[in-house]
Amino acid sequence: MDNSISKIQGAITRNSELFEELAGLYKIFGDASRVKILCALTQSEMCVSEISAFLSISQSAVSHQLRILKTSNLVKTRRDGKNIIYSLTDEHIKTIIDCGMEHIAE
Amino acid sequence: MDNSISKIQGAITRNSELFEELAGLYKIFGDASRVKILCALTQSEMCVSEISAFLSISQSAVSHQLRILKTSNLVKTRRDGKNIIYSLTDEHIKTIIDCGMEHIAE
DNA sequence: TAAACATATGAACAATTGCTCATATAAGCA
DNA sequence: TGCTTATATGAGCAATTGTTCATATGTTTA
Repeated sequence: MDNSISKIQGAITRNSELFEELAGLYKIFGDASRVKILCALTQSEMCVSEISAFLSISQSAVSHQLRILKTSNLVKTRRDGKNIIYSLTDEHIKTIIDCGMEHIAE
Repeated sequence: MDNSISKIQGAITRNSELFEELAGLYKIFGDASRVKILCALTQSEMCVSEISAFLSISQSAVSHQLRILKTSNLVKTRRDGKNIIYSLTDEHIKTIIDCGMEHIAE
């Protein structure tokens, strides 16, 4: 194993946490319900019941997934009367989805 | 729900398979061992025992993960004597990793 | 304030996952 | 040909996951 590879190994070994974090991020995108929710939110902010109707996923399931997305800081909320409006925190999320879409489209 | 949103809903509903596929792709990146392997392979092709030593993951675990990566068409193989050399099928894979890295780095 | 609506959450459960261990397959070499 | 090295694979198992069901919390409105 040559010197440049040793360096990479060092980087990977030392940054094991980084890879856990990276894997953790992708794990979130690795569920069809969640990725649908995220994709829907790239188009427009929505409240829970809208998302639920929109994607034909039960309200409870949507709520559970939204909690995961919020904990991971991929979505943010604001209240509007009875409704909680969800939106993406970040333009980056759309980029990640597009990135995967491009791979699939090949 | 306005007309443009209806269109998106149509797209999401009709392309449910597409989202399954997209989620399926991200699921593969959603494991630290696999993403480490992929990241290592962005730098250089490697045989199984190299990957195993490199990442301190057992030979068996590496083999199992490589099978998943190969089935998903993210890596390809060639034989070199006793060794099977693994490499990425596609430049895209690096892009996807980078994309996630950028998000984390924020 | 009571009823209705919107959302969140805990428990339970089936399904999936990623590992280890043991072993099979396959190539190189003495 | 037998021994060693390299890789693959099946069984088994503990851990994680995503859903449903029931219910709690919080907001609006009659």
